[in-house]
Amino acid sequence: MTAGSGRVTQAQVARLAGVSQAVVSMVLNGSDSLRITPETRDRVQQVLRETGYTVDIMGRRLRGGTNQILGVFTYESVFPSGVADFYRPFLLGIEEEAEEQGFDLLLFTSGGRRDGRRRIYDQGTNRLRIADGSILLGRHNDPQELAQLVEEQFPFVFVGRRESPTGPISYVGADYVAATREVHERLWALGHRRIGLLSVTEENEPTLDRRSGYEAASRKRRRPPLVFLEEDPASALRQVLDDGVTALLVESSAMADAILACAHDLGLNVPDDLSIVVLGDADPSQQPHAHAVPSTATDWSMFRIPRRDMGAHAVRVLVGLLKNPKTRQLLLPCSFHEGATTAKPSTVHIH
Amino acid sequence: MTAGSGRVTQAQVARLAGVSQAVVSMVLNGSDSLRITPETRDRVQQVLRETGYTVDIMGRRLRGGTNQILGVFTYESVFPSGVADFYRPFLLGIEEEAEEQGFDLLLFTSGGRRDGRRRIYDQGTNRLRIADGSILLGRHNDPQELAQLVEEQFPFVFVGRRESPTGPISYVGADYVAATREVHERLWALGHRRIGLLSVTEENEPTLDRRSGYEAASRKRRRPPLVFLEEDPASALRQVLDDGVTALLVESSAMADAILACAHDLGLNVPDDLSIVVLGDADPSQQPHAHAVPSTATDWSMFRIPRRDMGAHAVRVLVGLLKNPKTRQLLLPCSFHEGATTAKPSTVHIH
DNA sequence: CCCGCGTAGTAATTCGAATTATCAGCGCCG
DNA sequence: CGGCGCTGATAATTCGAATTACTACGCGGG
Repeated sequence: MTAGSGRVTQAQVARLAGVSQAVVSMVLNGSDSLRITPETRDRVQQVLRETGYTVDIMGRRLRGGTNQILGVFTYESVFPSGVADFYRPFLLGIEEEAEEQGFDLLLFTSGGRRDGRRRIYDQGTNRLRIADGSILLGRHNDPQELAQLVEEQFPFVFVGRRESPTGPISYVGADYVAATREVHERLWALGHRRIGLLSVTEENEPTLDRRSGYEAASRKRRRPPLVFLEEDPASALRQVLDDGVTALLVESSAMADAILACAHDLGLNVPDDLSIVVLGDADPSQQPHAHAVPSTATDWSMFRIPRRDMGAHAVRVLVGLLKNPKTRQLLLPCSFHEGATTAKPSTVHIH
Repeated sequence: MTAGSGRVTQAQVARLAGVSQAVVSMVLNGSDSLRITPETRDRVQQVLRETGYTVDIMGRRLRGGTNQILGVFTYESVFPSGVADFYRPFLLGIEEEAEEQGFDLLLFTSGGRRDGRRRIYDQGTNRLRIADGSILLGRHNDPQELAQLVEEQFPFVFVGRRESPTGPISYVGADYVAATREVHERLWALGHRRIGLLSVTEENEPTLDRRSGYEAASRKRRRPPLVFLEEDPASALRQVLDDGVTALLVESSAMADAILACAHDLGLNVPDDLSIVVLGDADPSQQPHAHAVPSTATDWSMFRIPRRDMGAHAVRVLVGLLKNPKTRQLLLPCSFHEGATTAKPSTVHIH
């Protein structure tokens, strides 16, 4: 059968069958099958079976010009040891869709990190280029690296909205603007008239989007926006209450937890005295129909980020990009979860 | 810079730099660096940077070269949607060590599944060959695919002990034999003299190893082995008790839970009336210094499978294999966790 | 009788990178 | 002044599969 060297090639099969390599290739691919005598075809197939020939994917893809590999670049470890597994829900969708589309996934784990972060450009070369295209994940982003990527015209898709001054880039994000607007609408429908936003000073895209959605909703209802940027929860809560706010949108669940604790200290009841909505997910690792919320934790009213869908769509956009290199932006809707921290405003509230 | 048509080749770089393709290759590999004028080298490197050239892994591997890429093949999804995330702890170690060793990871997600399982040889192609070598994970295993891999002399390492009739294969496993023996020893030291093993009828490697460890320990103490294969927990518990067993080793935590429930129904106390040890981990996704065990769950006495270490060592063994193609088998020790389900045997026990 | 055409293949080329063989130019020695 | 050896680069080959160009053969019609 196979020689000691380990692998059977089409040429070896051809020699054994007394034909040329081209014939073996034709038999395998069925192309031009009319041109091959049934006897010849049977003889070749016989040898193919005997030798246990398998296609060497390298030769095939070398000719094809594509390697059917999508890169996945994350600024941190993909499989972190920390409790919260930030990337998993995204990767779930990415893997699923990559399988669907017939691509393998290359995780860039080589190449030294500098200052604890991975880099796209290691020693001046873009390692992502090994793959046909790449998906970028991660809260960090390096504008300079992004700019260079754009300039190189390498096909890539960001998971999460990203803007680059250099030019438009492709991304698949969550529609924070619409989601925040919807939250505002719901609170308004419940009867709230003073709805505040407790934001953060960082100016990344998600924060800007949430603020923009909030402001749009406020404008629509002809109410002045009530944006708070206080970092200390106790002081933030005081400002909020002093302002007569009855419903508060909070950026992070950590901040929401802190606010809730302060409210309890003041003898306030949530949601009766103050409704609170978290603008995002409580726990990134719980996705998406998470029912197994620990009973001790607060059942926050919030919207859910469709991480799995974002991953899947990112793959689809990237594959589309390979055929037609035209940048594409996609925002997916967030679903609202009605938790236990929203209610009608208390009518006896004094301000 | 780069043409719209995709990737830059050495030939294109060579043309731009006014040299031959061979020179570009030499500059890249640093081989025969003495033969190239510093000026020429600088000029080529300049063009390399400008064009953003990266090697085509297909071309390189076709020629027999290596790419610093390790494959990771799993029979199921790497990022499963199910609750228990079986692969994660392994992958955590794999990623960590791959990063340490400077390798990228290629997840084989392309190629359709058949009967819900992935295949190494899809449509007569071995996709693993894209990588320099590969790590195989998963409870399933297809002896025929394994045999073919061995015959191809492709470097691979299995996570978990695997035997193949074709010849020795490399693996990194957990030492179930020693771990089970140690459990027996501990129970013996506590005073137990009738120690039983509740096993399963499947005959995969881990099960065989546990049984073998149990039998070795029994032989050492000159006690007849008490192996039970009953699947129904109630009936199993009855048999065990009828046999005067005071300490029971159980294969799976699911079975252990069922046994515990039955014992409670019979008014028995665990561990006072019966000590129970689980031969493995309760929850695959909790690793390894898991302290966050839900308070409602039983604190089983058990041994922990060093999944993260197994992943890391698999990478190390594989990298070793690339340099020196000699199969290697490695078993890592399990650590024992003294839970609340073991105690001295009750002296008033009647049999 | 010979050209044309269809048949059943084979030879040659392509893909990208690495390696080996080769070659041109120069200085030096006999 | 011719040949030898060294240097620095180029031409050619290799890997495996797919595809295109080509060829040997037989047969029929003009």
